[in-house]
Amino acid sequence: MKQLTNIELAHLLRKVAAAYQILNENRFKIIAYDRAADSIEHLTSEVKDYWDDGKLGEIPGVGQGIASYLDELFRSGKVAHFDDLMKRIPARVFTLLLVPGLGPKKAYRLVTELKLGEKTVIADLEKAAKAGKIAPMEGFGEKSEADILVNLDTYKRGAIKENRMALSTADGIATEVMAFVKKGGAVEQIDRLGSLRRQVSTIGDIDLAVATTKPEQVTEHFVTYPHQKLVEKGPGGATLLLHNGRQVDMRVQHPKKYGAMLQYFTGSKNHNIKLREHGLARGLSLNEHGIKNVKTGKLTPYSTEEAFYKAVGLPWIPPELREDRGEIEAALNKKLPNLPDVSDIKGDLHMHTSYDLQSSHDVGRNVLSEHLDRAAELGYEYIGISDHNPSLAKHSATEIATIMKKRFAFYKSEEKKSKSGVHVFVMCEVDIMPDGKLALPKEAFEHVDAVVVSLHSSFTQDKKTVTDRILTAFAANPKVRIFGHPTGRLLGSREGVNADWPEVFAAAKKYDIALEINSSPQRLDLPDILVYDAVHVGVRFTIDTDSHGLESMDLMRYGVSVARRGWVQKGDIMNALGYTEFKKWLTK
DNA sequence: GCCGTTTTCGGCCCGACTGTTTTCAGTCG
Repeated sequence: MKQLTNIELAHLLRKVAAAYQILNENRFKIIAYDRAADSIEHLTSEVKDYWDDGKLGEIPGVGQGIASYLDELFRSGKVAHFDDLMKRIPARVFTLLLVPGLGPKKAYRLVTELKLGEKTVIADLEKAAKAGKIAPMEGFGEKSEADILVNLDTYKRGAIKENRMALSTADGIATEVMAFVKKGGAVEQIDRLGSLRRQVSTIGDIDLAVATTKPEQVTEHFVTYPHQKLVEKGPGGATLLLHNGRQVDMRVQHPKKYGAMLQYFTGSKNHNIKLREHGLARGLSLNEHGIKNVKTGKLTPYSTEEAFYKAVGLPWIPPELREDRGEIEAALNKKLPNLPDVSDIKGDLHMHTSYDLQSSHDVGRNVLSEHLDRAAELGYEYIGISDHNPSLAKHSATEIATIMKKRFAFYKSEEKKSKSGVHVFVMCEVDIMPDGKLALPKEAFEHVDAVVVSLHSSFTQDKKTVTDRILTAFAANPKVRIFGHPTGRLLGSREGVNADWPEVFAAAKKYDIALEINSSPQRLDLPDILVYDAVHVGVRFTIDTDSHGLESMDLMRYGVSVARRGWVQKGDIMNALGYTEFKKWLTK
């Protein structure tokens, strides 16, 4: 049997939830299946691995019932109960669920009452809407019929496919819009909301919040920001579709109630659910306007998030942690991590200069002295230059050693000449070849202080092969100190490798190799959820920019955001160490 | 169906919006 991925399992459980909804099952049962699906989708290990270890019950939201169905699935390839269920719901109902505005109940009624065809369900629905057959149906109407046509169009354009932008892109747009909004006056405070405030690696819409006593004035000014379409405007704010196709939603709120709104719209959904459960257990009902005492019905507004969290007996929780990964429990036990700040970073170990190392990969655009001056401006004590290794195809091992020796001498003399006061580590980013061997001959290692090893090819190897490959590389040479952009993912264009991460983390710990958190907005690799797993088994990190030009040196903050989302503390970050301590670690 | 600092039974997040309603159901975030 083809092994089911977590995404496929989540999809299956969501289908079960939808089927139950159509069949008017207990709504909490439906929620339970949806929650289990959500939980499985966000796991960093395969559900199959939990099953192998007999630990299905450890997955949050998976209890005895769902665990026994999953067990049946892994044993026999199917679940009799689910199959029975699916027999009662035509498959085309699930297709319609992809149309915005259609949930299980409406989809089911449309399919059955209009007798929509299995293969032609979308076309049939469109035909029915155009023929005016939907409006007379009970619970539907003229508006519903028109909406369905609009939403079908959205569906067909594929607009509901994930179309998320890089965090840095969203950040840039937000900064610009926020400056514009401030110029309009009456802004007491302005903040990012949602995934942007939580610094998620990819962002859908840009959400902003403004505290003001003059909401109309702020909104009227906001809607004069250059746009292609005013999507919505009301007393609570407005939404604009910008010329770049991105949507910006701005909400306005009175300063007295601002804290509750900021908390509510920062999310995440799962964090808020957990927080509201926590509040309810204390007789407090939380919403976007404030906190209601369940007994008295009295609603108290909060001007700040700090006061809002305090009211439910918790310290303020940094937005990056609000993903329901144990942050509420940690807050209760006063065990919240002390998150790092970009100012804690004392050096950048992964940069490429324009020095021609005769590599098959790309070189940088600036010379070392420029990097050193910029590093001094950023307050760094040291940098590491990790140019790509010379091409193996074009040179013999001896030639490569010579090339590397010459470079080492050049960089060292440049370091001496520089007035920046910043120290240089002469490093190298070495390819991990498909068999795990390093693409730098042994004799060349004499001419580097340390190396970063990275995957740049064969990203689709199977789990065992790629895991062995990484472990082989770790053991190849004691100068291997950093594992660069570990998964190799490129956001929106390439999946990372499918390694056995717990095994990789154990090996990193064993060899004291730091995992890189690559700050490049297209990478943000190691991904935050894997950082979270790694940090909890004691792995340490470097946060680097992988700069190929000076301007990228400013992107360090995005790597720090990933670290914060992964619960990393300053002590877990090697390049938060001062020069002497760091050198001791790097060159030991 | 899940789960435990009120609970192994009896709860389960909250509100906005929409359309069709005359008190609510479905969908969404």
